[in-house]
Order: sequence, then structure tokens, then C-alpha cells
Amino acid sequence: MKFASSYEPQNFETDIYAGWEAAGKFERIIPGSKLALESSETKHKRFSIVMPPPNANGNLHIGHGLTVALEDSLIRYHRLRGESSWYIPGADHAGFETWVVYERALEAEGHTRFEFDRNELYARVWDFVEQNRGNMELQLRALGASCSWEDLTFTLDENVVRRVYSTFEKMWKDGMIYRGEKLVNFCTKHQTAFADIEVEHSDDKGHLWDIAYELVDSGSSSSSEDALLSRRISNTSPSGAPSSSNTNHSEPIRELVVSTTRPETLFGDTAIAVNPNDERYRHLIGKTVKLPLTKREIPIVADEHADPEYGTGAVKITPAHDPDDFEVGLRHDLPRITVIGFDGKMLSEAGPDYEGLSTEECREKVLKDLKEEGLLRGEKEIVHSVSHCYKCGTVIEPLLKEQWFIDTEKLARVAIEHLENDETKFHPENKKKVLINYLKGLKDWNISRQIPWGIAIPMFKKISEGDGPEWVFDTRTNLSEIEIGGVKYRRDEDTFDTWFSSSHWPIVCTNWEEDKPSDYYPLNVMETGADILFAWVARMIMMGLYVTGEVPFKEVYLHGLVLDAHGKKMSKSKGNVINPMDLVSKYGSDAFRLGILRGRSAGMNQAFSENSVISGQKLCNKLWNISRFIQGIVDEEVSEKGFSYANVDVTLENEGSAGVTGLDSDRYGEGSAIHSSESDSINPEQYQYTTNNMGEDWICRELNRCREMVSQCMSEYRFAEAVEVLYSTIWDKYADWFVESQKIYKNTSLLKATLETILTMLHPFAPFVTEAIWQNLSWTSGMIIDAEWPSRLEYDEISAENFERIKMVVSEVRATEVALSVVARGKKFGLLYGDDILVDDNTLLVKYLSRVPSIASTNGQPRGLRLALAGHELYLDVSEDVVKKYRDSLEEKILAVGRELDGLNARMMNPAYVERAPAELVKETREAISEKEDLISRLKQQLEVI
RNA sequence: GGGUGAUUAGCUCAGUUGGCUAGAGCGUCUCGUUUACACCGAGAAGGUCGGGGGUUCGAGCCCCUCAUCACCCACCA
Repeated sequence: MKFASSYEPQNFETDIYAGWEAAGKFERIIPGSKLALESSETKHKRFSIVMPPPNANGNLHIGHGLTVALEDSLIRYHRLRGESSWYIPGADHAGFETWVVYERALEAEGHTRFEFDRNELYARVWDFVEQNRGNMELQLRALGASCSWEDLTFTLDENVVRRVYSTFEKMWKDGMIYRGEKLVNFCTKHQTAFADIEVEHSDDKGHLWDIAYELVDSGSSSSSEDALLSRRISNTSPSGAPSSSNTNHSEPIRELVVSTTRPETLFGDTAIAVNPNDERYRHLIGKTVKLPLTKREIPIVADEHADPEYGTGAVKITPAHDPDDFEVGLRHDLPRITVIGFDGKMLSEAGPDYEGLSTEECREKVLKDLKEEGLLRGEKEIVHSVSHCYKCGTVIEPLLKEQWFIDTEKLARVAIEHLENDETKFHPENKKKVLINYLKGLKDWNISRQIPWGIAIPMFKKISEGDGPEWVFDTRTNLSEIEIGGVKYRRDEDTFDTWFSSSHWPIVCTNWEEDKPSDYYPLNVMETGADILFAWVARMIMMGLYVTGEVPFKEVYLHGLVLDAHGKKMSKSKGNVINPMDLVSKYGSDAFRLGILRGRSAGMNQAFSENSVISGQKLCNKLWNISRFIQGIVDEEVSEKGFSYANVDVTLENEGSAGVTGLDSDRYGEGSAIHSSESDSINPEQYQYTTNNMGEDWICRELNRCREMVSQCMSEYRFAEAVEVLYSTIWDKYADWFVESQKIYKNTSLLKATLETILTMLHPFAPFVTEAIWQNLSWTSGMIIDAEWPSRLEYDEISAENFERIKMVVSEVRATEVALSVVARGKKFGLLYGDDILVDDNTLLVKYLSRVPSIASTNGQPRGLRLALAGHELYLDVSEDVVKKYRDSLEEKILAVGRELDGLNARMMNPAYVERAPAELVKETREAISEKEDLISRLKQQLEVI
């Protein structure tokens, strides 16, 4: 194969992925097969991770792109490390989401859900999902997700349902499930209840109305004092502060004014509450008032819920339509009168004038009628938090409904215990605290949903006479009615909250069973969005512990939201949504992955722009061209020497200097053994290399450092930093210095070894380009996906350090040349060296890298411009008039060095520093001072000469 | 009301036991087609690390405080 002059991802990605998949490279390695061949050290190591299942019939969004970039990098990294790695993909039936989409389609056809029964609807949605399924799986492939497709789990798969039923049954038997009539968050548009966590709150404008409730005259207590008091109460300002005047009216008004934002619910009022410590009202406790617009009488009760500071301090209690009032109702044993139906319309309890009106219409009418009767006493605009359906924005109506609840007390307590015991590590760490805090205040969990698309709740209610419990558990949910011992039962029509089934995800994906626990459970890592910490992570932990007794994962990595380039949330309405697939087809999958990982840290919502993807694209192209160049050298050598690369005798390249030989026998042995028969042709000897010059030792050291840093970063889940290190190593070190220097010294064995090293290290992040190159190189075989993570490269430390010094020399020469070219109109100057062994020994290299036209010894007669380098005697062969023009820059340079020197001196002048700072640091400071002083004095000399 | 995070170069972000001249990508400017790459190379400019105080020989980093922004939870008659 031949390398084109640039990398075109479109030409490779599809075929490469198909190649991996066909070769079974993503499959979990079953202990006893491939792993059995591994050394004992890696034999028992495994790495498992599950994919948060994307919506089966949807498309991937930018968040999925990030998810795959993170998870696939992890899995590929661990696969390269020889661990038995298993990336388990999934697909979500996405109960509510899909249902909303389906119902919309149904409505577009002119139908409604009410035309069909539950079973019919379920079947119809199933078909709908099947028809639309597949996109996201193709998209995951395009992103390079190396997941084990044969293990894909759909959230409605038989084993998932079986597990969910088994947990439900266990909880039912353990008394942790109960049926209760409570206020649930109900969306009247979608006709379903939601858990608290699914409800969105927003600060909305609203009104606070003051409404007068007539006090019922109880005769004996109607003293003048009472009359006076109630008079005063009615005159309180909206803020609740009693007005000081108007106390001498002859006609006392006997009423109690309450403040409310929802006048339409007054038909459901069953009490008025006042604070027991509120002296204004204390004497009224136990009396009754008349509900306006109706004749019904309700009591005045004392309850802490009433805040004397808010409104008038008296609050109407509507237990059937307000969560707080519900609680008050419980405390005072108040009746619950439901006046709003599940369709959001007023019921007959509201009276004939109001029945059938929407809540908004009813509110208007009630206000109008109250006004007419003179009972409306105040209106104030306020901003208050209102619950909305997170899908359609409809105001959530708290409605009484019988639902299945999970008593979360024990689940949360156990979860907290294990979390505090540090059994799961969090990235970022603080999320653990946040989670514990959440669990401590967790309320019982409503798991009933009135959506046909989901797992049917396996509970049947008695509908015939006979002995038997009111509710029985039974898994025959395909039947609407069952008969047990002659008693008929009818299935509850509701389905489970999807989070109830998803909380079993690590258990079901790893095929964990009571009698046969999975080797891959608990998962090594759970990677998901920080936004579903409570909804999903918390529930997986509780359920994992409840079912298996073990935490479901050892570590949690939470990613934040991907924001647009300006740090704003992406949304369709803003039109700033970025489609990951657009970027993949434009720049390539690797570029997208590198781009989205860049500058991203755990748990943070961070901006993302096309620019970072472009920079990823450039890295891929750079790597491609590095490889192209190296392949060129290898080809050249083969044609020159006339024998094939496989027979190269590397000792030929060892030309005298004290080189170091690095051979890692199992580096290419075991790894290639998995490759298939092709690997038989590999002769491990050919990968021996010898370092023959400083640059070669140096790159070995830098690659070792890079490898260690990347390993460290991966073990700490610092993906962005790993990418950063690789980026700078490949570009700034490997390409800019090592490859450049190899244009003079062609060490093919080392070029091959080091190229393979960088390709392998980058492979987890940029799987396609590294594989494309690997398969395009003449000497590699098999696939890089199952190469081995590089091991240490041998090198000579002193030699490597010397190259670092040569780099500094070259950089200074280059910078000075550029600065001079400004005053000398683009002229280039030769380099002269005095007493400088390092440069003397490497004239060819220095000349080449610094691009000077010539390099020569001063022969003891220095001339031209001395370079500002401590420890080196180097000059640029510049005529005096040019040096004079350069004078300003020289003075600037002296000043700059002088400032540095001042700083260092100030430090040494501080006796406490010398005394308390580490000796080594102090020594370094001293050396730096003498170096700088030396430099300054020599630069000054030069200035004097001018 | 409770909690969490953020504030570093024009933009987006790194900066992990406190240590030498605070980094990167993109952008800007100068120069350059040197045989892998113009998706390139060489170089440069640009930061009193949100304000104030403290601890320390030494603070972007630790402590206190204030400010601004974002998010989460609870409440809101």
C-alpha cells in the first residue's frame, strides 16, 4: 500500500470498523480461551463497562458522542493492556420519550390512544420502534465504539423483564412496595404521573390573591373583642402587616382573609390553617368559616405550615391538590375533595357553574364571581416556582392517585452505608457527597406510569368474590385477567417507571444471576452524565446492593453537559445544536473524539466547538505524514541494501558510538500471537534497535515519559490530559525534533519501534487513523486494536540530556536569526562556535536543525553576535553594522536576564529561604544566579564593543 | 433557605501532595514552499491567575471574606 499525501478518514473508517467487527475484536475474552494463553499476571484482570443505552429508535446527540469517546478510549486502553475487556452496548425503549414521539405520530394520523387497549398500543409501539431502529447502532459504529454487539441488551429484553419482576417480587415480599393514594405529579397532556425527580421547576410570574372567607357566627363567642379583631384582620395589607388605622368602624366585618395563588381550587378546601403562635388568629382556632361561592363550612385549624409572615398569615387547605396541604390534611384528619380531573378539567365537585372548565377558565370565573360578591380583597404579582412536565412544559397538576410506591428508607440507608465506606469511587469526587446528601432526603418512589410503552407492572387486583388478597403478584402480564383458586384478578394497567428497570442495568448486562454471579460484576466503571446522578446512578447503587449485596460498580465517572462554543446549553429552539455525525463525516471519527475530549474534565459543563475537532483532524494528518515519511525511509533502505526489511541486521547500524540496545522480547511476541497466522512471519529480532545519537536516546526517554503520563492519566480518568500529553509528544517532540533529526541519522529499527509506540498509545483515542496506518505500514501485521501497550524503551540518560541542551541551542539560534532578519532584511548568518564540545561534536545536527547556512569554529577568534546562552560560546557571523542595528534588542535581552537575576537574588537575600527551603532548591538557585551573572557580563562586553 | 461548581491570554480550557521564567488549542502578528505534512515549518505578541485579607522562606494552588456567574435540592398559600 502507498501513503497518500494526506489522511482522508472517509476512505478508511467504514472498512476498518467492519474489519474489527468481522474479526471479533470487540468480543469479551472468555477466561479459558484466549486469556488462558496470557501470563498469570494478566490472567485474572478484567475490565467491564456498560454503555448507558441510547434510545433504540433515536439518533445520537453530542452527549452520546462524548460518552463513546470516553468509554471507548477506556475500553481500548484496557484492551491494549491485555485485560479481558468487555464493553456492553445497550438500547433503551425510552418509555416516556418514545411514547411521546409515538403518540404524536398517532395523532398526526388522526387517532388517539383511547381508541386502543393497552396490549394493542404496546404492540403498535413495538412495531414503530422496530421500524425506526438501527440508526443509533450505525452511529455508534461510526464513532468507533468497540462494543460487543452480540451482547447488546434492549431494555425490554426477556432477561431484563425477568430480573425486574424478580426484584419487584422480592420487594413485595419484603414489604417495601405499597399501594398508596397520594398526590402525584400529573401531566394532564401526557396523562401520566412522574417521579419528583422528573419534574422541572421554573420561576414563573403569578398572582397572589386575597380572598375573604366569612366567619360562621357561633353565637356565644361573638364578643365585641372578636368583632374588632376580625375587622382588623380583614384590613391587613397584602404583605400581612395589619394596618394601624380604621379600627373605629361601627359595622364589624366578620371574615378571615386568606392568600392564594390558585383560587380555582377553593372548591376543594377542607380547612383554613393559621399558625398556632400567631396571636392575631389564636382565638379563631376551632371555629369555622364559610367557603365563598358555596355554602360549605370548613374549620380553622392550627398548623405550623401557616407562615405568619406570608400573605395574611391564613392559608386555605386543599389536601387533594397541594402536596403541603396534603400533609396538613393528614395531621388534622381532613377530608380530601378532588375538584380537578386527570384531564385538567373541573369536576362536578366544583359545582355546576364550574364543572367542565379548564383550570385557567375556572380561575378567571372564580375571580370574577368573587369580585362581584365583594370577596376579592387584594391582588399582587409574585414570582413563584411552578412545576412543569419536562417534555411539554404543561403545568404539573398534583392529583390524588393510587400508585405503587417503593419505600426507599432501607434502600437509601444501605446505599449511604456503602458509599460512606468508599466502595465506589467518584470522578469528580464531590459528587459522592452530593449523592449522599440526596439519598438522605429521599422520599418514597412512585414507580407507576400511565404509559402503555414499558414493562407491565406484575400486579393483579381482585375483581371477583372469594378468598384472596386484594392484590397479587403474578408475572403473567401478557394476560389482562387471571384466575387463582377460583378468584379472578385484573392486571394493573400501569407500567414501570423506566428508572426502575434501568436501575438493574449493571446486573442484567453482565448476566448476573443469584446462582451464578457474573465475573464481570461489579463493573469496573460506570460512565454517564452527571445530570442523571440521582435518577440513574443512585438507583443502580440502591438496586445493585439490594439484589446482589454488592455495589454495582467500583468507580463512577460523570461527564458534564457539552455546551456550544459560547458556553450556552444546546437546544433546538436556540438552533445551536451540534450533530456529532456531521462532524464525523466532515473531519473523521478520530478528529471528533480527540476534539470532544479536549479541555474537558469530569463533571463539568464545558463548551465545545468545531475548532477543537479541526485540531484533532490535524493531529491525525500529522501522524499519517510522520508514518508516510518513516515508511519512505524504510522503503529506501530496502531498495538500497537490496534485501527485505524482515532480514535487516540491526547491528549494522551500530556504528561505533556507545549505543544502548533495547529489546523487549514479549512486546511483539504475545501480542502478535493473537494476530492470526500472519504473525508467524514476524521475526522478533528485527525489532531490536540501537540508539546511535542523542536525539534517539532523547526520544526514547520522552516516549517513556509520555507512556507513564498517559497511563497515570487513564488510571485517574483524566482523559483530556492524556490526549494533551500525546498531542504534544507526537507533534512537538516526535515530529519536530526526532523525525527532523532522523533526516540526518536514519535509524530504521528505532523509527519502526518508536512509531509503533506512538501509534499504540494514541490508538485508544484515535482508533481509526492508527489502525489505518498500522495496516498500511509494510512491516506490521495484524491489527493495532489488539497490539500490546508499549513497554519501556531503553536509552542513555546522559545522551538524552545532551539533546535537551542541543535543543536549547538550536532554539536560541533560530530565534536570534529571525530577530536579526528583521534588521538585516531577511539575511541569514552562519554560526560560529568557540569552546563548546557539545556543538563541536554535533555540527551537522545543529546546522541542519537551526537551518544556518554554515557552521564553523571561531578558531579562538570570536566575531559577530554572541548568543545569550549560558554555558555555551556561540556567535552568529554578523557584520558590525548589523550588530549595531541589533543593539536595542541586545539591551532588551540584558534587561530581561537582569530581571530574572533580580528575582533570584531577592530570594537568596532572604535568610529564611536559604534556611528553610530544600537544600537542592537553594543550590539550583545559586547555580542559576552565577549562570545569569556570567551571561549578563558577557552580553555587556559585547555591547561595549559596539 | 440548603448545597455544588466556576472565575487563569482575545475565545475555550489545563495547571493533583505549595517550588524556579503560569501552559495548551484556536485566534492575532512577522518570516518561510528546507524532499512527511500549507491539515506545514520557524519565531513573536498577549496574563498584577475575580477583589481583599491570612498562613508560609515561597500561594494560581491552602485558610477566611466579599463579589459575580452557573447548576442542583427544598420551599414558596
